[in-house]
Parts: sequence; structure tokens; C-alpha cells
Amino acid sequence: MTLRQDIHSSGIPVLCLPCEARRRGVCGALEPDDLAQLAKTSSRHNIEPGVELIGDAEAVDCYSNVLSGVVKLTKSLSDGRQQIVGLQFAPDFLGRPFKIKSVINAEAATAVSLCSFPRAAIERMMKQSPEFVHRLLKQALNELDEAREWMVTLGRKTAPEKVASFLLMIARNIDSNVDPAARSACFELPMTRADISDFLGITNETVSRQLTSLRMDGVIRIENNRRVTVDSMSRLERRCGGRGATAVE
Amino acid sequence: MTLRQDIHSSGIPVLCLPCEARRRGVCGALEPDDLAQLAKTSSRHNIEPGVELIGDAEAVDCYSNVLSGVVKLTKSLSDGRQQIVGLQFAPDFLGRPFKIKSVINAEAATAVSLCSFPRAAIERMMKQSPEFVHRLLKQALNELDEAREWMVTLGRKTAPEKVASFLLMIARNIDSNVDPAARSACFELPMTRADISDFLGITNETVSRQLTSLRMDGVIRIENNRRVTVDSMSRLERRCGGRGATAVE
DNA sequence: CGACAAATTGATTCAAATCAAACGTAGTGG
DNA sequence: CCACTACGTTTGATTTGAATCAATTTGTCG
Repeated sequence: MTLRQDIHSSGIPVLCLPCEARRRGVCGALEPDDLAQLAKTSSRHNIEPGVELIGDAEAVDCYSNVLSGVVKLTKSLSDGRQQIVGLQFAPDFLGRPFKIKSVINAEAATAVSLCSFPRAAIERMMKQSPEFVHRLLKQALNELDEAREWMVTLGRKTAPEKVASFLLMIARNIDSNVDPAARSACFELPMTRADISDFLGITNETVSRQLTSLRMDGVIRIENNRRVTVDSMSRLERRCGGRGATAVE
Repeated sequence: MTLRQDIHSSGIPVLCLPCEARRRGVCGALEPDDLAQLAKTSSRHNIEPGVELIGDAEAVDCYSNVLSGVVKLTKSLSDGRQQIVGLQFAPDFLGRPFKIKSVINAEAATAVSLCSFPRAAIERMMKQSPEFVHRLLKQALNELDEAREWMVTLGRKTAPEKVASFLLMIARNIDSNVDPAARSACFELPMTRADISDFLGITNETVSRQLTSLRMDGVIRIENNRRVTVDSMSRLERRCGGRGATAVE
């Protein structure tokens, strides 16, 4: 059975066979031989929460697929004020093509596993596979859409709406046990209150207050500070402020 | 002389010869014959300020190069709150590949001239020219960087810092008479106070107050509500809050 | 000139920040 | 095992920056 599968998927590296990045990520663009070539240079890493993956103004020498966990992308002002400008979930592609130096900071928010490639390998792949560039473009445009959604949240939503929008976004991405109908959801928050506040442009005290407010109103339940249960997603959606940052695509 | 130039640039459509989009925009990726093919389907338009170019949730049937003027990209919540999520200057490429329906609204902020192409022509070009897709990717990544810069401004800067950052960004993009050394600048604001407030996530009253404050402090001068002179750029930069959204790349 | 929209300025209110304290919860070592 | 520390979180009291409400003033255009 395994043998026959190997015949069918001839040329696809064994490691890549079950990989999410091949199904939904950038590797899905590659032909078996391209994939084999790339896989030769790849390495897998398990990262502890809190570890910095790419430093601000640091040279970028590798690119990675996020295989599991959550990576936070941050930018800081010189006086210490910080803003999270993006979150990456599996199977997002991590790294900024064309720029030698990163202008953002990437850090493991949870335990993270990565499949990393040297810069040169990715650059070669971009030259030889138009389909790969195509896929990178798609991911970049999706990230751009997301960034713009959050600009609305940051600029125009109230604190209660911001927190509700955040929970909704996490529920839709982490999604441990959400049926597609998505009447209810239960998930682990991938970050601390302080991180959430840096994502929403508010203080951790305000995040805490809004979470208790949602809890008091019976919209969510919280266990161990991290585990959140949403009984009625539509109830949560109604707390996000008018359609926009929360619209179903 | 003109004749000889025609020989040198054989195949490049006459209209495209002086075009900024060929020098710095997406058309720069194209070989003469690709360019000729695309040019056949192109049409030029002059748009009045305030005209909507792409409606929210509207089908996108054409893509354009911005040849002059400023286009604002907005998103709105259902109760009317609005956020400008991007500004496009020449020679930016306007339109969202891969998405049938636009999730944002594009509107001419100033008088705008466009070079437009039917959807099908751009899609064909993306299939036949990897270099073109490459260029689209570069532009998308630049827009992503900009969006993230503004997320920091929206989430973490004070009202005075927001207004200063906005002026600096405009000065660097409009740039009517700025020497590269950029000691001083003078430019026309491409939008109303209300638009600026929608860009910065504050009210127009606050924008107005901060502009007067900058004027009182001698950082800027304002004529006719629209024409702004910055005598010392570094003085303005110091008002933008720590390095970050205003960093020189 | 008159009319309308855009911008400024002032007075007041309010949402969220700040300051401050207490309360878990997890991990460490005696 | 429990005291002890450290960190993250919650909760409370107070302050404050920007929003809101409300007039004027300025600029633009028919």
C-alpha cells in the first residue's frame, strides 16, 4: 500500500507527502522535481515560544513555511511602543523576498515548527518556477488584504469591538473544533493579554476588562486564562462593529 | 532625431515611450512585443476628484496604472465609519488580481489620469510573462510594507505624531520641489482634512488642531488650506514619534 | 456678491490610559 | 510538601487625550 503510493507520487519527497504546505502553501505550486530539489536544502526546526525568528534590520538568510503554531510579526518605535502587524499560521510562508534586510521582527508566539530553506534556494526556485512566484503573489495579496482589514480595526473600532474582532479572527484561524457551520468554537489563545493589546493598539488592562465584559455577558467562557469557548459565533460577530474587518470573504 | 529614436525603441508603442509606468511601474517588466500587445487594449482616462473608481463588493473588470494624481483606497463599516487603507501615487498599479470582487473602495482623491486595461489582457500577460508577475509581487510586497507601517501609526502613535507622519509621507511622495537632500519641501495636500482624519483614524477637528499646532510652532506654513511648506524636514521628522513608520528604507 | 462647503476654534464629555493594588497560577528550591 | 518568588491577570481609582457638540470663520465658485 505504501509502496503503491510511492509509485503514484513518484518523485515527491517522503517528508513533503503529508505536509500542509504542499496542500495549501507555496509548495503546492511546485512540480515533483522542483519540490525534490527544494527539499534537499530544507531543514525542520522546532521553536520555543518567545524565540525571535527574524530580527529587525537583520539580514534575512532563510525563508520558512510555518508548519504549526503561530508567529507574530511586530514593529516597534524607538521609545518601546510596539505594534503587532501580522500573525502567521500554518501553512503561511515566512520571509520577505527582494529585501535584504527585514523591516519587521518575527517571533514565535506559541511553540512553532518550521520548514526552512536557504535564501539562495528560494531565489533559484523563483527564477525557475513562474508558478511559484504566482503563489507567492497570491499569499502577499492575501496578507495585504488582512493588513488592511486590521487597519480598519485599529483606526475606527472601539476597544470592545477590537477585542471581539480579535477573538473572531483567532477562532477562524485556530479552529481546533469548529464545525464548518461554525455555530460555536473552542480554542487556546496563542498569546498573552499583553500581546493581544499590542495587536489591537490598546493596553493589556483594557483587553482584560473587555474579556471579562464578554464573559459576564455570556458571549464567551474562559478556562485557565487561555482556553476560550464561544457558544454562539453570531453573537460574537455582532460585537465586532459593522461588517468590514470581519466580513466573510 | 525622433526617427532614430523610433528605430532604437523598435516595437515600443509611442504612447508608452514617455510613460512613467514603463520606467518604474509594472510595464517595465515587459518586452517590447508584450508591451505592444498590452498597449493595443489600453485606454487612457482623466478622472475628476471624488469619482469612485472601484466600488466595494463590485466586480473588477479592469486594471489600471496611475499616471498622475492620487487615488485613495478605503474600507467602511456598515454604520458609516470609514478608514483609508492606502494611497496610490504614480506609477502604482491599481486593482486586485485573483479576486473577482473588490473588498475595498477606490476613489480619486485629486484629479487622476489612468491607463486602463481589460481584465482579460492583464490575466493573459500574467500567464505569458513571468517577469510581469514578478513585478506585481514586488509592488504587492511594497504595499504590504506600507500598510504595516501605517498599522504602527494607527495603533501606537498619538494624534500629533499621526499628523506629522502623514505630512512626512505626503512630502516624500508628492515631492513637487524637494531636493534629494530633502532639507525642505513644499507640496499641495492631495485631500481634505476629513480625508486625512479617515486616514489617521482621528476626527477632522483633531487634524485641524494638530496642523495649527505645527504651524504655531513654526514647523510648517500653510497657504490656502492646501499648500504646505516644510522648512526643515528633520524638524518634522522629530515630531513623528520614534523611528518606525517613518524610517528611511 | 451671496451661498455653500471646508476649516478653525472653543467648551464639554467620555473612553481608554495611567497609576496602583491585589489575585491567581506556575515553577523553584528548601 | 509547602513556602517563596515571579509573572501574568484582574480589578479599582483617577487622569487625560481625543471625541463630541456647537459656533464662527475662511475659502471657493457660480
